Amino acid sequence: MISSPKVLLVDDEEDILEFLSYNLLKSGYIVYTASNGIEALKIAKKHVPNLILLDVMMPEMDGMETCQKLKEISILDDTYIVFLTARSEEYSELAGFSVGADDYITKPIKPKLLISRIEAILRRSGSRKKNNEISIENIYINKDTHQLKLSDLEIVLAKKEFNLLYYLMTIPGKVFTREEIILNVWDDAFVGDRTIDVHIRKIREKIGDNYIKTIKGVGYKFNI
Amino acid sequence: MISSPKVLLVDDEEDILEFLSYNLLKSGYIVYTASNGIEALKIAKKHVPNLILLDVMMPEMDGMETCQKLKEISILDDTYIVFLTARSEEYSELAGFSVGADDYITKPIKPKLLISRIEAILRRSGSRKKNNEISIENIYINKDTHQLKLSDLEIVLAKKEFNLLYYLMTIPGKVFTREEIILNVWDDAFVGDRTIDVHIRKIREKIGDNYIKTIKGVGYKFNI
DNA sequence: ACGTCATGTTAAGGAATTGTTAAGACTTTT
DNA sequence: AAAAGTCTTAACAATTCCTTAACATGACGT
Repeated sequence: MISSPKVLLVDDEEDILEFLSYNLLKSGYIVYTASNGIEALKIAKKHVPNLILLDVMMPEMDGMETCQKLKEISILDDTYIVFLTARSEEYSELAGFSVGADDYITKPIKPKLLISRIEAILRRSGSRKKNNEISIENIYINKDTHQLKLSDLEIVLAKKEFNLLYYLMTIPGKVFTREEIILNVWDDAFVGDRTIDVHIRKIREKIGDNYIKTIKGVGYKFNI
Repeated sequence: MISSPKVLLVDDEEDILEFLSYNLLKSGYIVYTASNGIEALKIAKKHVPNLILLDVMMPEMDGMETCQKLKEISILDDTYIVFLTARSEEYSELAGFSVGADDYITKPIKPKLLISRIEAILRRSGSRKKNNEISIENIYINKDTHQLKLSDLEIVLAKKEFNLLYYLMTIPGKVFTREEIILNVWDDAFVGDRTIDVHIRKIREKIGDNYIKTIKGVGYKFNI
């Protein structure tokens, strides 16, 4: 079954947020709004929208910077990011930065056009294969079913343990700093470094010491 | 959204262009070719390839000059530039100019090796974000995975050792003074000169004496 | 060949990082 | 409400790493 697509609007102008919210809600979307980049990151991490409409021009953290940070959050791999630009001339600059937006919509925005555009994008994304499972060698992890298997042995991890292991496995071999881990596995909270170590230890206790490697002074990585 | 990677080949020898084109096309890449630097710049600006394979020896504007100009084009920030050099001895000249190539491949080119090398680079750069990896001859270093490999042998370096070696390898052949090294490898601390020597020695102990050369009275360089 | 100066080498103490354990607060299940 | 499980932290242990001093070696100029 298909639930209503979730859309996150990010713009510093209240008028535009209201205007777009109204039109999107009318079309049956679930709408979240944020008026700056930091807020956007929080909401995106919490609700994992299908689409993020991102204004380029914003105070403090602008659209491009926000986009880059969004791209680093692995749970948003299947989220489309669309830029709202004030004028078509800005295309060139924008594109130049190649921050990884999936589409661009220019202001002034015509409601009908916007909706049809969004529908097109979401249709596309619907056909995109979601990949919430990773298997490397004899280890298999699936975020949808919350399963972890070593060969045929099923292993039960607590939620944080699971999310941490899954995160490390999203880029096997890459060293993740504790900072990165906290940012991506913990939604908001600030936890001490030792907390991560303890979780790592618990995972190792359950799956063995061979999978997660410590790089002293840097962080942890999933071993390949 | 994930389209075939684009590769720009730059070489004045028609044979090589054809040979490489054929192999890359077969592997599913979009291939552009240029037979000189000026042409290369035009095509690069227009198509923004993911990878540029650049012959060092070319009439008029050579590979290094072309590379420098390419580096100045901001839309190509995420484009990998790989040098094709006729012989390994030419490394030294090349490096001296510190033009900032991302990789080097030496002729004579073994077809399979080249293709797999290219594929590896493109696969890794697929996320748009440039990888922090350098490979020269049989030595491969990767800052993301914190890996160092000699041929297929993985070698473990401590953090400072790793960062120091990586730094020297960023511009192969260039002599780095101790001052430069301290400034770039040590974030803040003031350490004595002998400290660097000790780290160098430890690296040499692990990878052999042939890679790092001492230039007395000046500093150290990554040997090529 | 000799002295000088820069670098190589070694070992050791201290610094820094991570591992480990247990306990308490908090949540969820029964 | 009790029980079981989870998360976080503090405290300490274990380990690795960094830096330094002291001395050895080697290169270079005269």
